[in-house]
This record gives sequence, structure tokens and C-alpha cells, in this order.
Amino acid sequence: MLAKSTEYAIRALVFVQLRNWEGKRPGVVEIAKEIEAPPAFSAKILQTLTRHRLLDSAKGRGGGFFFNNEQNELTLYQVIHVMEGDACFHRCGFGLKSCNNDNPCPLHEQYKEVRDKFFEIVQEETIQALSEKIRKGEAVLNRGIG
Amino acid sequence: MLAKSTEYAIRALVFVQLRNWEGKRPGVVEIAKEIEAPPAFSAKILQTLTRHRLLDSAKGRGGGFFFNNEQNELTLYQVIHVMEGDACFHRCGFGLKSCNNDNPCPLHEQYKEVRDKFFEIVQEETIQALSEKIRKGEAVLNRGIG
DNA sequence: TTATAAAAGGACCCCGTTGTCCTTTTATAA
DNA sequence: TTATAAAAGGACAACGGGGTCCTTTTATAA
Repeated sequence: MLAKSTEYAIRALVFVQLRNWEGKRPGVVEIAKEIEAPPAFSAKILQTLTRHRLLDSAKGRGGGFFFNNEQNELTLYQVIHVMEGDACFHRCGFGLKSCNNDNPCPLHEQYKEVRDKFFEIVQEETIQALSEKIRKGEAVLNRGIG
Repeated sequence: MLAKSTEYAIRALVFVQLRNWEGKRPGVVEIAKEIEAPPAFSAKILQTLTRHRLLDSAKGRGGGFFFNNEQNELTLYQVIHVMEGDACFHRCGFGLKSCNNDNPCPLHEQYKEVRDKFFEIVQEETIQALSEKIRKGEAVLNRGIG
């Protein structure tokens, strides 16, 4: 459904939020370890996120990644949009370029329902809400920390 | 959601069914043209489908692809299973290996709903049902034939 | 019984996503 | 004010899915 890099991005952001709540600004190495992603690749992803201002970073000694407190909650949709665009919310489940309500593929109605439901979810869910679940012990980020 | 080759496979099977109903057995070239897929690649996909006996084929002059009339309707799930396995119905939306009901990722419940709904659809829908929709003019396979 | 038309199959290529490595920039602690 | 620790950035490598091409097998029509 989502690209691997998008998944890494979401997990990374959740971890940053958790650490921020503890007053810490994690760096690439710590983040990569926690989300079980390759460090160098995580660095690239974090770069993308900061370049698009979904996340802030500080260079130099004592630097790391953090959320600017001023900004609002970050929806999963915003993350997906920046990481891979939103083609997945528009594509025909049958692979037809011409498929739409007026000119439906045979799977159009059923697939649309699923796709739209997913779209709703990612627009409503936020990094902060997911992080909160983990903080309360209702969910996990990997099989470690919790 | 589905691999491109799976989409081609489904479209190809639908077209074969439509032609079979007209008493014809289409060949690779005709199928590829209709479903707007590369001919050589379509050949590979059709090979996979016949090797797994979802479809029958006849070599030599006057040959082509067709459904064995004896066999039951073919569900989309069967096609997906043969083409790309069923990982997409089990994978965590967050990319976690350890995610399950007892050990959920923060997105588990919501994602599961979408995933399960899609699973239901592909188990219920069949190549024959989709073909019938096209035959009745209720849906299209590309922007041509209808 | 041979020429032809078709699927089957093997070997290979291409490209985007994933992933690495090394250098540069920037900030801070000593 | 310098050594160090961190992110930023550019260039490149690897892998897998998508895709091509050519040869082999098989059937049929002439």
C-alpha cells in the first residue's frame, strides 16, 4: 500500500515525537536503530521531511530532530503526500487510466470504497495521536521500547 | 495495491472470458492490444496463468487462450494468489514485522478494516462476474470495446 | 509431410526504489 | 578558537519488478 520509505518516515516521526515529549532530540543513529531502518537511508528520509518542513532539525553538537511546538498536529496524509505523492488515492484498482465514476471499470465501486476509507484514515490520524497510543502502552513501534 | 502484472492478469482473463463467450480463443497479440499491455510481457503473464491452471491454452495454428468450461468461476483472489502471493492481505500498514492483534501497531485496527474489506471483495468477485458487467455495458475494460 | 502459426521457455536488460559512502556545512563544548 | 559532533548533500551501488528478444515446441492447414 505505502512505499517502504513512507513507512520509515511515519515510524521515524512517531519516534521523534515520543522523544521530544521526553525533552530529547534524537539523532539519525538513534532513530534508525529504533525504527529498524538503515541509518544512511533514514538520514535521507529525515532530510526529505525537514526540507518539506514537516520536521525541524538542528545541526552541530547536541543537534537532532524535533517538532516545532508552534505547528499543528501532522496528519499521515501530509507525510504520505511529501514522501510519495497521492497517486495511491486516485489510481484505479484495475489499472485503467480512463476509469472514473462515469466510465467505471468493473471493480470501480467496490475498490473506491476501500480506497476512500483509507484516505479518510490517513487524513484523520496524526503522528501525535499514534505517538500518544504508544505512550499509553496501547500500541508498539517495534518489538522493543513500546 | 496490486502489482502491475496482477492487474494485467485480471484484465487479460476478463478479455479471454468475453471472447470465449463469443466462441473465440484470443491469442497473445490480440489480448495484449486489448488490455493495453506489452505483448511479450503479456505472454509471460499468460504463461504463469496457464502453468497454474487458471486458464487453458492451445499451441499451434488456431491456438489461443480459453477457459475450460468444466471449471468453476475464478475469484480475483485466486488470480492475485498466483501472481503475487497474498502478503498484501497480511502486511502491517506501518511496516512492522511484529504487528498483530496482540501486539498492534498504532494503525492496526483502522488498517485491518481496510485490508479485510479488500480481502472480502477479491474473494467474492470473479472474472466471470466482472466480464458479465462489461458484456452488459455496465463497465469498461479500456476506453475502446466496452 | 511440410510450411506456418501459435504458445512455452530461457536469457537477458532497464529503471525506479532502496540503500551506501564520502564530503561539506554548521553548531557547540572544551 | 579549535576539536568534535551532528545534519545536509551529492554521487554512486544493488536489487527487484517490469519488460524484451530469440529459440524451441507443438499443432494444424495446405
